[in-house]
Amino acid sequence: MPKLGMEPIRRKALIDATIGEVGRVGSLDVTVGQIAKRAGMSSGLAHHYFGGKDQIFLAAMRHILSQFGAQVRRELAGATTPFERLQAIVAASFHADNFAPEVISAWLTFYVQAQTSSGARRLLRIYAARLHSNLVYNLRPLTGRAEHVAHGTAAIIDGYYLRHALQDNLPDRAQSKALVMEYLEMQLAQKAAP
Amino acid sequence: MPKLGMEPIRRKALIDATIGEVGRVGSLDVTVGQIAKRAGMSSGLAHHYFGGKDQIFLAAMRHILSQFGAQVRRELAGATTPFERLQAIVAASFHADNFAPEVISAWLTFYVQAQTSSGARRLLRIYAARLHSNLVYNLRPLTGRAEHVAHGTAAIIDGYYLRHALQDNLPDRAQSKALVMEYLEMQLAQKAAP
Amino acid sequence: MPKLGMEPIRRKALIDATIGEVGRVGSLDVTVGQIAKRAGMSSGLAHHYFGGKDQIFLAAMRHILSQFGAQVRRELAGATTPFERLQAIVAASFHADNFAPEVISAWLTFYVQAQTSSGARRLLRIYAARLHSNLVYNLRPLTGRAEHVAHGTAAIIDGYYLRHALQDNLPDRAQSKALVMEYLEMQLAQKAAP
Amino acid sequence: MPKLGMEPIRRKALIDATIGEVGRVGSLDVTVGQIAKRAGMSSGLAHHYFGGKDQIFLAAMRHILSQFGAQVRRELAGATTPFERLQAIVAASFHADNFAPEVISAWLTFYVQAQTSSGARRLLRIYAARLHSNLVYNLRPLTGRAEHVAHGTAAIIDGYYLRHALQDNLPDRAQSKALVMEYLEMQLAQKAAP
DNA sequence: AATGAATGAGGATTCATTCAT
DNA sequence: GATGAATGAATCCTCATTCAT
Repeated sequence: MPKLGMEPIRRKALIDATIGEVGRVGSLDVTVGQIAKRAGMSSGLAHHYFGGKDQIFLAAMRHILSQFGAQVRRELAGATTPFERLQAIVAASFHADNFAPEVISAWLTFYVQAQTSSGARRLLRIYAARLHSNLVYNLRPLTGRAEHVAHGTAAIIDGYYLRHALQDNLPDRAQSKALVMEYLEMQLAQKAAP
Repeated sequence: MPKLGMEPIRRKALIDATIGEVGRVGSLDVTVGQIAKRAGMSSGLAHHYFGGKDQIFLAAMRHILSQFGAQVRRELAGATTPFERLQAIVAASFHADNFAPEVISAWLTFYVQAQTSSGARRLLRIYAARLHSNLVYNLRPLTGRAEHVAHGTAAIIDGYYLRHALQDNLPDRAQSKALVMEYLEMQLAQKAAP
Repeated sequence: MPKLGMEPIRRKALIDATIGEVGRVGSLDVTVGQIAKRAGMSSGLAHHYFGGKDQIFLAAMRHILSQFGAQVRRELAGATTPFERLQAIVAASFHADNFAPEVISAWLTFYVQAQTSSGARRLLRIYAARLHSNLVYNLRPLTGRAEHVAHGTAAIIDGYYLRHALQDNLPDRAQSKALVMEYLEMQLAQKAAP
Repeated sequence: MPKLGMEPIRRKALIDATIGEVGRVGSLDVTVGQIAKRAGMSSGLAHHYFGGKDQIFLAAMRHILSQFGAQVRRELAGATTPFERLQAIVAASFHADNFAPEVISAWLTFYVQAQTSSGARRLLRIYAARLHSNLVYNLRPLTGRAEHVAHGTAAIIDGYYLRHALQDNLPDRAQSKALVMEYLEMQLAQKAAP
């Protein structure tokens, strides 16, 4: 039952299925067959649209990162002051969507993949660079150590995210966000110091 | 030419080889054959000693974690005050041994494996719990929010570690350590605050 | 935008594309998709016109053989004596068109296919029979051993052709032709002998 | 049932099976599975010993060519004069072993493969060069046109071989050999001529 | 007439694991 | 204790062919 203009629909379905399967099994040990099946098509078609397993994974990663980017933009929409914008960035990082188990799994496995695949590494770099410049831009009016604080903030965000991915009895999402904000506020309070 | 008492030597060789290979390729996509070859023996022997691939990986992970534990103990040896002990714990986390590329790779991949393998998850929990209780024990004399600060410290340590694993132009090891200490000091300075 | 009367045009395009692709890759490992693409149409249409891959190949082979037949007829046109006609036949065999790299490749692969496909074998037989009878017909006035000499001539033609297909530093086309003619002349000189 | 020192036995079995299968189906469209099955082992083992399909084919080709070389040496053993040695070379080319249907098939398919695979091409070159120098060496005492006659002889040998591979009602092996010798003799008779 | 969506069988290759020696 | 021979399942990928539109 071939239809016309299926390409975007199929690609979307495959990306969703990839994230779903990676999340389900918790690793990249997912076969193209499994993904295609979950997406409701044959494995051949998956190859037809993406060319290969790696590219399917990359597309899924790209999707996750662009989702995150959209999240950030949405949160930023309502913010006006630099500090509100920093809050918005942190809020986006701890938005519920990023903590769906399959999304956590996907992030984590993509982190690992980044060590091997140059494509994955590139994507991750872009994400990191964007986050960094976003933070620096909004920290600059508030502190003379914008770069320094941005690094720390990014690290603590990643750290909490990682712990959420791996541990159980942890502060919840809201608390983690509060802990990051606490860090930010401590750093900004330093401003007045020496 | 089978020898007697080879078991510990063989096991050690296999564990080292596992870490080496995992680090080299940057993922768990390492075959028993590769590991055995690097360890200078046949793949059959690797199975003989460990029973299977998963157990080889677990043994390697256990080794890394115990290395880290030893590191912490060594650093703690010279410390007397609680704050010195906190410093020692952080110092151990950023010790050069943990930043050998293959060790970083191994940690990261084991993190991911923890999502799949209950054995790996258990090990990671033990490490996290030990770090946590170490931190809490030494924070308690210094702050009323020991649990809180311990969580934050652990997160920021992990966060920096992760960033070292994935990015290039980053503050170096010493700087990262300083950034964690800065966090600790800020938190302890809060103590006096309301 | 389907057009009327496209059939012959499409078929021609597919046949040319087949010869082109077979020549390019140097084997029958050519996909219908590649052929169709080179012919500027979808793979579905290729099937529509020919029914299947084998038939596309057969059509291409038939084309090559008929090209060769036309070549022979053209050369024969100007010839009047039996010997001139023999010369014409040899000349056709070594005509530049047959030595285009893709044509050589195609011939060779079709030879191989003849072992498997009865259709291909049939075509090859027809070609061989026609060449043979052409030679015999013109040898008869010149020698009592027409059959014998025809076999030898055909063999030496094929032999040179094969060597052109596979080797590099060889006598060129013109020289090869001369060598065949030399053979013919030696044979005809024998006529007078005992 | 693993045994020791199986390697040469397995390799031999695989080479024989390869020639057998290629001969049976008349093309290189033979799967590693088929070959391995005919050789009485799993497909995995075939890869273990040869590394890949291409190398299996190359090994088979190398075997055929070395068989042919041995044939030539055997025939040459009893020959003393240059002419006898020429006879021996031709005899080897038309030896029954080379005309086993699967050997013919294998030769032909390897000819085609030579267009694609550099390894195959190299082997074929070596064979051709050796035949050529053998012929030239023995022609030199008998004619001033040794190179010339060697080329013609090689071509006519190949031509007859090719025709045997593809046609049915043909002079038989012995007759083909006689036809080649006839060519040689005619050429050598020229010697005296102008 | 023409497209390209879709399938699914088939094939090369890899690898953990077992086991005779 | 040690080897490496052997298996076979699993996986990615390709492609001829079909068919709705």
